Amino acid sequence: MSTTTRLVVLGAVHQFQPVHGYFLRRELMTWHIDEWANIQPGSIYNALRSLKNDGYLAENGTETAGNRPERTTYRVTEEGEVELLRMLRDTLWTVEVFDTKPVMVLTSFMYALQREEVLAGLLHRVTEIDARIASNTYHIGDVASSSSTPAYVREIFELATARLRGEQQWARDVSERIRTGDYVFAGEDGDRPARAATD
Amino acid sequence: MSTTTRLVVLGAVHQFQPVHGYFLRRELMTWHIDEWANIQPGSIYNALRSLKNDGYLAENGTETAGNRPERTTYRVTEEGEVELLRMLRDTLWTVEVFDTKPVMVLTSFMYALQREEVLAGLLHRVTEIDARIASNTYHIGDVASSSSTPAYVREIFELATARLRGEQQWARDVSERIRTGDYVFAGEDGDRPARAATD
DNA sequence: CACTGGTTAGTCAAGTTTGAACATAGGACT
DNA sequence: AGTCCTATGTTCAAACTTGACTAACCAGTG
Repeated sequence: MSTTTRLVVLGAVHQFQPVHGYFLRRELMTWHIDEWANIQPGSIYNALRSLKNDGYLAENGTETAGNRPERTTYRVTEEGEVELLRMLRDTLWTVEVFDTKPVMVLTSFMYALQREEVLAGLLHRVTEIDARIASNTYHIGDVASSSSTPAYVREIFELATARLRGEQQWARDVSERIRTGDYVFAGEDGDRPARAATD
Repeated sequence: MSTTTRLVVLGAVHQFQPVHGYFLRRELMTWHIDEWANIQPGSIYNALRSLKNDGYLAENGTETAGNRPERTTYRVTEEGEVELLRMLRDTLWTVEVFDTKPVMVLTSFMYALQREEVLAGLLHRVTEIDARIASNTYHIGDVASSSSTPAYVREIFELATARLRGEQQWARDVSERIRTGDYVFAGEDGDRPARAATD
């Protein structure tokens, strides 16, 4: 399974635990997860089972709400917590030039890391993006001087550059919001992320 | 199979036809396709077979180069040409707020459409992106005033907005390049896209 | 000549994703 | 009361993706 799916499902259980599949399903759909992450409902249940088999999630029992169908709830194991932080940290400190899914994952799950690290990681991204943009200019030069690479391959790099600039601006903006206290990060007192009202 | 994989493989056969799988494999990897499109070599061969079974591609025979292994070459059928243009046109005239794969596909394959349409489509995208950004501000307002949606859902929209702005700038820039004659579009005299020198 | 490592061209089994379908219950409407 | 639609909670078969692996050939080296 893709890293994205595992990270999203593990992160979502971590935030809402103990939690059952259908709640995750609805919540993730409100985040438009199906539009950017190759995740449909079946993928969520498959990920729950796979992560459970790998020891990262554990079943927390079954329960019912009123006369509704019985549901299985999950929680993150200690191994799962370690793996979640590992994946998040890897994502935070790595800039992908062409793939936008990792940074989309950050917008929803970086709060499991500490505020100080996230700020440092975002600052690093701002710098790393500058380096990648500079690197892209050399790729573009190579395409221009190549007699074998189609000229339009330039546009892959041009678009990636334009988008990285947008992402860089977001990183600056969100850093400012985080610095001034927005959101609740690991280790901080504060309410758990609110359950959706329809739970 | 995902629309992206079908479009990429059909588009690549269209550009390089008649062409065998290994050439596509190497060519697409130089375009970093594996980094943003869930396409590894096995997916290319699976797509070739699936598109052939659907009638969009036809085997063009087998050939050998020197003592190398025998290879099967493919070409696009008339149905395939129709489908390719349909998918490309749909992609060109549709702005996705969260998914960046479609516009990445455009950078490599929009040359199968006519120059005039591509310019019109890009202009439309510039406008459509403005609308989506405006729409995103209302989503952000909703998140802020909601007592049930986690506050950080705002960041999904903020990042999408920042990235759309970058894409919008690219659309403007590439439009200018296209308007002044860069690249070769459908119906225009000009060399086929150059084969990679290692063919 | 023999060996080693790289290239060509494609295959393959396991895991993942998709787009419903399924079973049950509740609510609205006639 | 009966019917239809929606909600809950999950499963499922088919198709797709992954990350090698395979077989044959080529080039370089000792």
